Amino acid sequence: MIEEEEPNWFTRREEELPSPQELMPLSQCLITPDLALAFDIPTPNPSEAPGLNAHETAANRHPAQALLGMPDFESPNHSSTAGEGSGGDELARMLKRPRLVWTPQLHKRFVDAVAHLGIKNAVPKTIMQLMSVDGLTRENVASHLQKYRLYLKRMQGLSSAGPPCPMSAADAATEQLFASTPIHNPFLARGASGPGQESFIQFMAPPLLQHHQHIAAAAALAQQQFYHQRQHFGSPMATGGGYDNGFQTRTGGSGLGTGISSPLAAPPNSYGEGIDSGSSGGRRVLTLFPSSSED
DNA sequence: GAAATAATAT
DNA sequence: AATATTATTT
Repeated sequence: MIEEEEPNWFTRREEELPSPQELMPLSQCLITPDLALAFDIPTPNPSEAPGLNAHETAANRHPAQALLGMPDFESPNHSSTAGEGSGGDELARMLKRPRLVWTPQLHKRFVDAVAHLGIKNAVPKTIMQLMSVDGLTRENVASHLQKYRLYLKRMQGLSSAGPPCPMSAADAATEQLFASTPIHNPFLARGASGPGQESFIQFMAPPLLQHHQHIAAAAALAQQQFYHQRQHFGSPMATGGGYDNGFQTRTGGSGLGTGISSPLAAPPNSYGEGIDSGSSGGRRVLTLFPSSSED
């Protein structure tokens, strides 16, 4: 009886991966309403069944890129006098993909992926593939992974360290996201190889599992009282009735995707566009708040 | 050359 | 502080 069977890793992956239900409802709308409207591309209208199949082919990875071929916009001569300063900026911002906001749910997917992949295979590209979040780039994951690793390191160092808990503001903030993350049984993924993959996360597992979201919730509440927290964790469906979807699993369809098609309900406002400071610092951020995600 | 990681910039 | 972007390494 060998429990160490080593089938194709993806076969095993499917077993260990979060249940289909977890994966299915995930959807991510990467295209902001402004962007869509600005370029007159079919936007996921709330009242209209989302033609997800329609634009998820070309314009999902990088909306702006698809639009670059648009012959319609050019010669941005808005204000002849020193207009390039302002007008160009606006367009420039649109061409730039908005900053990705790592919501707890998105982060959970990230952690799940890392956990299932194991340290060895937990590299940006692989993680990204496993997460299967449409629009998520390797750079996005790499950046997040970097921070995540730093977080883990800090945890390890502080675990053994005797002194009190000189937690800096930075740590406190990152913990909001990382420590509160619904980590289950983090790192026991096996790579394709034998030994040499253990250790590392094993250390941080116990302490993290203990904390969980209790403190996180409490802390979040506490902070809300004192500061106005910008991250809207709350459920967006508090008032109306309908609930939004979560993310959208990438439909690469090149075989690896196993054909997970989840043309679920429409994404009315699965994105949140946050404009900061109104005029000067109009930063478009992509905020995805899933709803039907387990916690 | 692509991808990963480290370093730096916004 | 949180991500992005660039630089360096693999």
